Amino acid sequence: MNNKGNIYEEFEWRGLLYDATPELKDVLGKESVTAYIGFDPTAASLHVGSLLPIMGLARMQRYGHTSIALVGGGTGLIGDPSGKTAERQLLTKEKVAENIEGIRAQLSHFLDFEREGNPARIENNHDWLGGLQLIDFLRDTGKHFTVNYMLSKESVKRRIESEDGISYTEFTYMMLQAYDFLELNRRLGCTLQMGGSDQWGNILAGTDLIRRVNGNKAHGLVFPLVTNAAGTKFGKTEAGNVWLDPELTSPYKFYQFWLNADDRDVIHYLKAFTWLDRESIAELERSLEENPGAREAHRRLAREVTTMLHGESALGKAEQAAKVLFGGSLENLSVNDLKDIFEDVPSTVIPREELSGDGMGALELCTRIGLTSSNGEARRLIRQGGLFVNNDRLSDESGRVTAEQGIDGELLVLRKGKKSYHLVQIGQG
RNA sequence: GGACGGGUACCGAAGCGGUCAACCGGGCUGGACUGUAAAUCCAGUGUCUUUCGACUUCGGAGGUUCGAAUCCUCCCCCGUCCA
Repeated sequence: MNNKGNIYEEFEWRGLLYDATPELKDVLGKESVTAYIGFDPTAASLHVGSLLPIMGLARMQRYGHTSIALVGGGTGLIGDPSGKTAERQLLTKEKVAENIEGIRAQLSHFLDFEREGNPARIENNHDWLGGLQLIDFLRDTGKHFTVNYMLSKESVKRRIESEDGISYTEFTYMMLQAYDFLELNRRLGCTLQMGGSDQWGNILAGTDLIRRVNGNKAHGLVFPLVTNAAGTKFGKTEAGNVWLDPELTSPYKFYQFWLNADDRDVIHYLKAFTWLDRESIAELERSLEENPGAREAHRRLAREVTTMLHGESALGKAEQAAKVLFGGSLENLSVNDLKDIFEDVPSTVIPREELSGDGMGALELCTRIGLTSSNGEARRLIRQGGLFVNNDRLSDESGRVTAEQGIDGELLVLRKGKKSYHLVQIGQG
């Protein structure tokens, strides 16, 4: 069953072990356990930050353990105070239900629900929290929590000290999460909860509750917060969050996100987010050291993660697009190729007659399609040499763009700076 | 309820009757160098036109003044302290 050794050690060398309950290592070495991680349905899609816990579950499964992804249909209605400095806005029930569906679909890319012997499961805590009676809950669960205990938890303490305080609702969150663990323990024999390091307090509340209620031993393991060397928040780019949903973050952008990782972070990301083994990673590390310009490690990271989430064909497109976009010439490409490559790029249709004759002023065009937000900004851009039409720099601010410049008379590729593209389709009409 | 302090552009923070579209830092956007990296350097960062200039901004509404972000009145919000 445990044919690959102890997953605890695997987590350790991958840098995924932030903290764990003391007996966990032994337990994982001896038996196969059932583990769960909770996912918060605050948005319709998970983002790259969630990839770490998701991979955690997936790794457990590969090591022969049983993984459960819990979507917080019940707790999502309450809001977790962990890591938050202010009270959260409550989501509507409909919104939560919708978000759960989105998340469920994404999880299925990583977990194997058909796997022989230890199929993964998705549970929704609304199933047991939804019908819970307050009186019963207070007698059976609340009785096991002293307020003193809850007040001593970091997430609560911080909020107690803050000016705005913490609502009773959020204060209760910890109990509900502990109750989830208890339910999963009862129903499915789940004895391990994993999560981000901010979940440590809530997880321990769960193991404590299980011990008190039915005397079982349960464990916890938390992953470190993913950091990046630049000191900004992981998973954020200029354009905002990097989502797992291809509608929100296209495979191309997703690929680029990884490719653009800081040198100092790549190896660490390879360990955390891919399945590559020690030797492969060591090799990439060597390559990074000897020939950083080749960026083999980055490329591999982007490939691995993109394929895992979006599949081979999406990867192929992302790579092809990258080649064209950063390779230089658009010359030998047909309109159809371009449309394909620029699939995710914003695009605007401009009627042909507006571009006929001496065409449209470049300033006006940039602002019209939203590449710049004002003519002044467009002017600055051009002055500083940041505007490209079909990959040729346009440096005259009084320059004009005409239909004749269109590739096959149909398509203009505008670029702002190095990475920001916008298509203009020359429309009939 | 009382006493102070404060609300300035994306954020922080100067300015305290004209020379203020408003110092400075961060962020952000371009450029150079590179490896689609980091660091560094340069430029830019209200709108319209760019040469001058015009217009709209400094919590809100009024007022004083030739002229206000800067003074006065009222109102709203925030912080600290006393009740």
